[in-house]
Amino acid sequence: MALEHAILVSLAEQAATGYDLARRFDASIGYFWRASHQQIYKTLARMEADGWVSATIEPREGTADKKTYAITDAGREELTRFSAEPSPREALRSDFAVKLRGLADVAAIVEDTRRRRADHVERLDRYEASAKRHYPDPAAIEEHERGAYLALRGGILSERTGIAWCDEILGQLETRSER
Amino acid sequence: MALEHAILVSLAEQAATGYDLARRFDASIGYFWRASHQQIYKTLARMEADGWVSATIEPREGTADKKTYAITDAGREELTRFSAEPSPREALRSDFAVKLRGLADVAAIVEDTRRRRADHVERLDRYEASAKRHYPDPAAIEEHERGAYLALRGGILSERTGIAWCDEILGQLETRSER
DNA sequence: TAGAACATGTAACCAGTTACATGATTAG
DNA sequence: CTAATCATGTAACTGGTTACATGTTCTA
Repeated sequence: MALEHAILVSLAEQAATGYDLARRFDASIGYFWRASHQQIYKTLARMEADGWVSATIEPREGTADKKTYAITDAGREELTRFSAEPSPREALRSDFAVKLRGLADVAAIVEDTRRRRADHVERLDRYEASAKRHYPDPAAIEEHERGAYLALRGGILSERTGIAWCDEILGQLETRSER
Repeated sequence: MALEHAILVSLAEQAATGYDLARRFDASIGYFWRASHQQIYKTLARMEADGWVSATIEPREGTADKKTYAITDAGREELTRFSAEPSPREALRSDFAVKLRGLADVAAIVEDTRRRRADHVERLDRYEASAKRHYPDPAAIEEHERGAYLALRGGILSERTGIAWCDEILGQLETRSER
């Protein structure tokens, strides 16, 4: 379970509210870990109880207090411990591959594949734009950015592969479904 | 939730016991959907209640009856319905990418990356061996095998990408951690 | 003044994991 | 005789999703 650790990584870079974190999980960190605000709030509460983060409370009238979370020393220790531990192989679960394997409705799969392809292209564009903006010269990457850069590279490689797979599928199925 | 559908795809090919399914989920179908036997038994019970599968019971003395499941017409209908529905984009969750992004312990990540690379290589070998055995001539693939072939191709492409990513990570981190 | 952005949560539910538990049959 | 394989389950827990719920502040 890495949501806690993803939050720690994020807070290690910069303290934040649950709301801020939810937005970060819609962008950079969210490239490789998705999380809803509900889950983030729940997890932050647990992490605070565990002493991994501490909240600075800004009281507000008429509505819930604003809480800005920062990583604690215990949180930093936990992050180090997590880093040293071998990471489990991702469980692969793909509705699409199941569907493809069944191949019950070629026309529907072709349509689905086109949509997926467009989605991969859109993500690839975002990742490449991000890479260009943040790391215009890959040879000049500073040590503190290297992790983020390599993670982004993983995203780029995987979106490209997604596109290639879709193209292969479409190449084999398209003509069949349209004639 | 595609476990039910993965089971339907599998049963559409061949009737099976829960145990058989668990083994299939360790092999072919398991290339893109993992499931434990506990979960398979639980799901089969629900699917039987829903009328998607029917069980032929072989009573056994002293231990639980053996149940062989077959897909029903309702199950086949459900599979068609599922096939026509757009598939949700896979939620990406990677402990490894979170760790990489944090980059708290370079030596540990290098070690982890080497392990992941070896794992990718092993899987790629299995997939390629399977492709060679089942589809020696890609030009001569029959329509009923095309889905399985394309799913396997997805596995091959993604393992290759995994290896390439690991190589890129190792290329950038290895020298740093060893000197 | 309306809608977007900021901000925080609860409750019910569901899928999946881990641990536990049993027993028969077959091959070496 | 022993280990692997065949075969089926229950129970407790955890992580994540969906639906619901509220209120403020800023900007066009």
